[in-house]
Amino acid sequence: MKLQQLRYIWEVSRQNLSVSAAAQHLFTSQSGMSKQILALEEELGVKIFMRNGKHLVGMTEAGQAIVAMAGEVLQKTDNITRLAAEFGDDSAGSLVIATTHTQSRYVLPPVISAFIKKYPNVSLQLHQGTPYQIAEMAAKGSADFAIATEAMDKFRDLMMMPCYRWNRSVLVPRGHPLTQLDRLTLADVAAYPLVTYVVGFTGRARLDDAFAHAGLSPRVVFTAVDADVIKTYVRLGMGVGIIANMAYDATRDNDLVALNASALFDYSVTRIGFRRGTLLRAYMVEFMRMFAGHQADPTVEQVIRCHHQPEIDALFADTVLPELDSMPTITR
Amino acid sequence: MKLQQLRYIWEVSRQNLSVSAAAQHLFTSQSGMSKQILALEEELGVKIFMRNGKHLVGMTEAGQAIVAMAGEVLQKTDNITRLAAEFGDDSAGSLVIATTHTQSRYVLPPVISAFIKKYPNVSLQLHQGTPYQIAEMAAKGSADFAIATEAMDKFRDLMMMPCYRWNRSVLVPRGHPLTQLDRLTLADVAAYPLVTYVVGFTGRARLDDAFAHAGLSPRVVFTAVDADVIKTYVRLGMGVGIIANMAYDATRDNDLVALNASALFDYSVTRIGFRRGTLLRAYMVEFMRMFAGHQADPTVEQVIRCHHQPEIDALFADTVLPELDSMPTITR
DNA sequence: CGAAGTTACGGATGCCGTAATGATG
DNA sequence: CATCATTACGGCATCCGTAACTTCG
Repeated sequence: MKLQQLRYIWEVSRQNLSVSAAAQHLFTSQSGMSKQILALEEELGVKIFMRNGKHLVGMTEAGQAIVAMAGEVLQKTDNITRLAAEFGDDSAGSLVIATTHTQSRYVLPPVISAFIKKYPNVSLQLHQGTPYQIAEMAAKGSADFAIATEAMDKFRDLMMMPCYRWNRSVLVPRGHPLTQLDRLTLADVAAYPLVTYVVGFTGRARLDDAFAHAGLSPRVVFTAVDADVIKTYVRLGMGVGIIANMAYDATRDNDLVALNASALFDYSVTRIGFRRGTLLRAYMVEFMRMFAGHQADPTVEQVIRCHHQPEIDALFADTVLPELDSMPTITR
Repeated sequence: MKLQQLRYIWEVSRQNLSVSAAAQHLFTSQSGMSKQILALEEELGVKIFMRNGKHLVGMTEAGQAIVAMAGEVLQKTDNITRLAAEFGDDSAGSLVIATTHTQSRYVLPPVISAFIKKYPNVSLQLHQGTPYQIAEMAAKGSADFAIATEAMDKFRDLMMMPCYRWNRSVLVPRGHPLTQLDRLTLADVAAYPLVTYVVGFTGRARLDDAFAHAGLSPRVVFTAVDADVIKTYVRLGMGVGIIANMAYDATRDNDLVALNASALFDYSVTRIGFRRGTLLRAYMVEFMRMFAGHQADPTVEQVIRCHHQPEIDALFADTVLPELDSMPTITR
């Protein structure tokens, strides 16, 4: 058994059972991979992949278990590399963050700015995607961190630490009738056509829940994955926007009015997630600390020692998360 | 990085930093190992071993962490092999049990007899040693199970399940004055020279505790690691024996009288331990079940899913373990 | 017929082991 | 001087990649 063989079956499994695709990703030849995979199956005495003639059409039960274990092996070997790097130069390395538009546009800038000042030798990569893709990237090890509000609980191997809670604002042009009300209600908002996030993004579920619970079914005329687009369409008069509080920029968006709607919707929680069992380098832990902000106990150190999600949840059971209600600036 | 390189540093670390010894154990040459180790250090950019000229004299901080992680990698690869074997033929394989004389002589025979009847294709190996050696073998992966009463908590990587509790008998020749007493007390026993287990074996600690707590300091004239030897010396009239209840064989030892002393000493608990993170094959789980005997919840399946000792302890917090007071016979 | 996996074969790398060297106590 | 790790070097296995082949849709 060789590490490459494990890498091969792992990648083939990741690429939907395509040896060709896997070979491209690993910069090698199909033939070589095919041969090594056969050799491994021979050595283990078990078929890993089910074949229909010469096409891979599925994985055997044994294969699923073996690939899962292979993933752990590869993760540990990666940990060894990280260990070595950490002891070599603990201020250099790379950091891959998978996150959503909302985070990278409105929440992360000050964090990242502070981070690269502290760690100039860390090369930083920001990947954008749907919450599901983000969570998957971190869970499978192609990103160090996932930062999102949604879909973070879809992968068992993703350990998540809650960081802050946030709520929504109703966004309207200046002079809009809604700005005249003393107290905003869900019914008031639902009377207008809405412009908000796509289902599956940025707490959209909580929003739908609130309306449904109130027996309202507002007309959502337009949805987008990011607040910038939503603002644009609110400016066009297409409807009333509902966006995350931190997405409202008081100066840049001063042609619009943000009516705080925290009383109307449940809070959403944004989490940072990392792959269970992964060794986090010192600068990664520091990034978590910077992003989370809450220096109080339970501290980040406790979280990274956890190996099961319930342990983390227990740590935060009695914690009131800080609320993010505007674009943050990091001072530390 | 290659698996063999990890195997090499792991074995060198296990062999007290001797490349020669490690090479012998792995049936390869010193030179090859040396070269591969250097290559690995080169690749990682970190020295793993500290050298004084050409002698390995210690491990760097990085090296310790790396070797530990290498151990996990090797364990996982071993798990892959086991997985494959399990899906190939789940009734064939090998089972290595490290245990003490007391267990292998008085407790295990019926268990093993039943086991080999159920799994005739599993080759079974019984290793004897001191409780510490036993625990180490299981913790380091050179045995599948450790079974003992002592020293099982010395290794963090050893997961232990309590199986049964037992107590002691005072062993005297027929007609001995102690047999005339209505109720045996510690003082009665302490009045005679004692023959019992060596310190560190078979619950000896509990025994000393009891006497110390009662303010007695009996004269221990002879100690041995197993009850057979103790019986021999009791027969010679050297003193009063104190042995585990299950070590008394009513028929074979009918020239001696066993006075139950359960009221005089605290109970000891015998545990079965296995290496944390190791995949247990189906027949191994079945062996645990056979040995433990207690079919009630918490079941063995729950135990092998645990990854931290406190979880197992919690499972058994409210369980009253079965008591073993004679050589057991297994019926299932 | 195109796409994908397996087999065939040549070339190069890399690993292993014997032997020699250097260093230690 | 005996032991032990490292270096030198030759033989051999293995792995890779190009190309031909086979199979499936």
